[in-house]
Amino acid sequence: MRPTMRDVARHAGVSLKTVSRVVNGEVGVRPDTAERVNDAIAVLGFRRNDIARALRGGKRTRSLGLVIKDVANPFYSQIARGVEEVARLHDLFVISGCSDEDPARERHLIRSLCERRVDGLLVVPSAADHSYLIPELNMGTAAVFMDRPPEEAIRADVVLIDNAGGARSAVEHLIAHGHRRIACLADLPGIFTARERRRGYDEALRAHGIPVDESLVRLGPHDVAGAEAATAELLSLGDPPTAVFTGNNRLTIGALRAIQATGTTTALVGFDDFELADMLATPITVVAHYPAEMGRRAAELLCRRMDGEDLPPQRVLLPTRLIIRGSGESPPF
Amino acid sequence: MRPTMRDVARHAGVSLKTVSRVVNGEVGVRPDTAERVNDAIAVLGFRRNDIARALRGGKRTRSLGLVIKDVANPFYSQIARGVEEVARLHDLFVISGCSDEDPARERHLIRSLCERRVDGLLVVPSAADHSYLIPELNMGTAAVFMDRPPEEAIRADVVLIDNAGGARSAVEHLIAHGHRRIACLADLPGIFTARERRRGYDEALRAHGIPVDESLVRLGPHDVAGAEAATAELLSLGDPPTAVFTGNNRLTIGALRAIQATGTTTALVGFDDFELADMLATPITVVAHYPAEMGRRAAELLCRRMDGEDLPPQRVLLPTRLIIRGSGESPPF
DNA sequence: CATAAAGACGACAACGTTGTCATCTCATCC
DNA sequence: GGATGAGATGACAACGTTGTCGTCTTTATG
Repeated sequence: MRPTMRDVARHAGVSLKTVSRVVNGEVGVRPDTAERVNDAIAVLGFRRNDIARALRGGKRTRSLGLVIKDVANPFYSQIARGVEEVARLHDLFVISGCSDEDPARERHLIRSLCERRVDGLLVVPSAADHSYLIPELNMGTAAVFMDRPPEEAIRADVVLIDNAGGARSAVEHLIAHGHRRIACLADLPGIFTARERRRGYDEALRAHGIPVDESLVRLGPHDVAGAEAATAELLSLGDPPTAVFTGNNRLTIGALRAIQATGTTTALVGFDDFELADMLATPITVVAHYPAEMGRRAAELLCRRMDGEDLPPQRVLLPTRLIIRGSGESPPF
Repeated sequence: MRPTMRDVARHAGVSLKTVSRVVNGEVGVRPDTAERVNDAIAVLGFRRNDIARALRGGKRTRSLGLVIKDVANPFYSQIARGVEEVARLHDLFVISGCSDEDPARERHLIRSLCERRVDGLLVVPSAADHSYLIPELNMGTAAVFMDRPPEEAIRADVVLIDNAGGARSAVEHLIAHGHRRIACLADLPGIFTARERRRGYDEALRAHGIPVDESLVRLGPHDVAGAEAATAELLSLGDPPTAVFTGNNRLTIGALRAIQATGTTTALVGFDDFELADMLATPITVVAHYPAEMGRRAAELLCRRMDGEDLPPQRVLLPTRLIIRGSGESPPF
C-alpha cells in the first residue's frame, strides 16, 4: 500500500541508500539524480516512515508523554498548551492521556508511554506510590512532575505553584482590610495543593497573631454544591466569619453562591483565577497563577534532561499574583 | 541501556522467540520456563519496544493524530477529551498538535503525523486547501473532520454542529418574545460556523416575515472588545435593536458588557454555552452544544474506518439545545 | 597521459520485534 | 518397542530505515 524507499529507489532507478540521502537532504547526490528521486517520491506519494527511522536510529522518538487528570479541565488544558508550545520549538510531538485521578490508569498510561519509547514524561501525579517509575528513570527516560510532588524516593524534577505563599497573600489581604474572623474552605486534605493552601492560611493568621479557629475551617468540600452548603452553614453561625478564603475555583463559586443568597457583604478571596471572574455580579478577587507557564517550565526542564544535562533534581516554585477585583475588599460588618 | 528481548533471553537461558511468547501471553510455554523469563524481565526492567513492534507488525501503530486550533481553548479541549475517551476504549493513544489556525502549521502537523504512521487523523481544519491530504487518504490513512467541513474534493467524514438550526432556534426564541428588531453579531464571514449561524439568523427572520435589516448585522467582530464596541454602536442607533443574537461566546460576553454599560434591558441570546453563564449578573440564555460529543462521534467514526468499514463519506449533524436563563426573555422596550 | 583525490553511489548490516517453519522431547498407543 | 503426534522451543527472515564502508566514476594535477 504505502510505498517505501525501496519502491522509490526502483522507480527512480537508484539504490535505496540514495533515496535515503535525498530524503534526508544529505550531501553527495548529483542534482539530476536528486530530481529523479524527488519525482519518484512525488509520483508515488512516498512518506518517510518515522517508526522505522526511530527504530534504526535507536535513540529518539521525538515525542514526549503527558499525563494529566483531564484535558477538559481548563487548568490541565492550559498546562497542555504550555507543554505543546515548548514541544513545538524542539520539534517534538506530545502524546497525552488523562488519568482521571485513577492511580491504576496513571500507571497504565505511563507504562504504555514508556513502551512507546517516549523521550520524556511529564506527569501530574495522582498515584501515591510511584516506585514503579524508578526503573524507567534509571533506564534513562527523563521525567518531570507538575503541580504535585511525587514521594521522596523519586529523584525527579518538580514544578509547583507557590500554593502556601499564594494563600498567605490572600489571607493577609483580608487581614489588611480589617478582617479577623476569616473562614477557610479547603479541598480534601489528601490533596497536596489543598494542604499547602491550608498551610498558607494558617501561616498568615499566625503571623498576625490571630489564633486559628478550627470551627471556621472546612476541609473536604470538593465541588460547587459542597462549598455552597459549607459556606451557608458558616454564615449561619452565631458569630459568623466576615471573610472567606477558598482553596480553589470550584469552592470559590460555591462560596459566592452562598454569600449572594444571604445578601451579606462577606468578603471573598479565592485561589485560582477563572474566566469571567471579572464579569460576575461581584467581581472576584483571586490568587491567580499560570498553568501554561507551569507546562512550559516543566517541558523546558524535561528537554534539558533529554539533551543529557545532568543537574540535581530541581524544584521550581512558580509565583502567584493577587488580582484585586472587589470581592475581597469589603470591610468586616 | 534499555534491555531488549535478546538480553532477557540470554539472562533466562532461552531463545528470543520464547521471550516474545511470554511477553505476548502466547500459549505453548511451560510454566517453569515462563517463570524464568518473567523473573529475567523483572530483574532487568525490560519493557517491550512498541516502536519495533509496530514496525514488524507492519500495520497499526495504535495511535491517532488530533489537530485542533488550541488546546487551551475550552471548545477544543472538550473535543480532545471526547476523542481521548473513545481512544481509550480502543486502546489507542492520541498524538495532538495545535494549528493556531495557521494553514502552514496545520499542513506540517498532518504531514508529520502521517510520517509517524498514525492510524487515523482527526482534524478541525484551518486551511482552505486540503488537497495535500488526498494522497494520504488514498494511501489508507483514515481521516475525519470536525466542526468545519473540508472542501468538496475531499471525500472524508465530517462531524458538525447544527449551526444554522441552533441560530434559528435562538432567533425564533427572541421573535416569540415579541422582538422584531434583532441585531446579529457574527464573526468573520471567512469562518464556516459564523456563516452558518448567520444563515440561521436570516432563515428565522424570513420564516416569520421579518425583513433582514443589514444595518443590524455586524460581520467581523472577532473578540470581546470588538463585540463590545459593535454592540455599543448598535445600541446608540436612533432606532436601536431590542434584542441581540451573538454568534459565539466571545461575542456574547462583549455584547453583554455593552448592554450592561447602557443599562438597557436589551435581550441577548448567544451561541455557545460557557462556564458561569448562569452565575453572571444577568444569567445568559444560550444555544448550547456539546464539543466532547463531537470528539466522541468523530473518533468513533474514525475507529470504524480504521477497522476497515467502508461506508460512503458521512456528514453527522449534532443537535444544539436552547438553555433559557433570563437574558433572552425580556420583552422589547 | 598517468595518477591521485574527490565525488557519487551502492551493498550490507543493524535497530527490536514477531510470523513461519523446523527441530527436539516426551508421553501415548498398538 | 517403535511409530505417532502433541507440545515446547529455537533459527531465521522480515518490517523500513540509516550508518559504515567499499566500489566506481569523474575531475584535477603533475
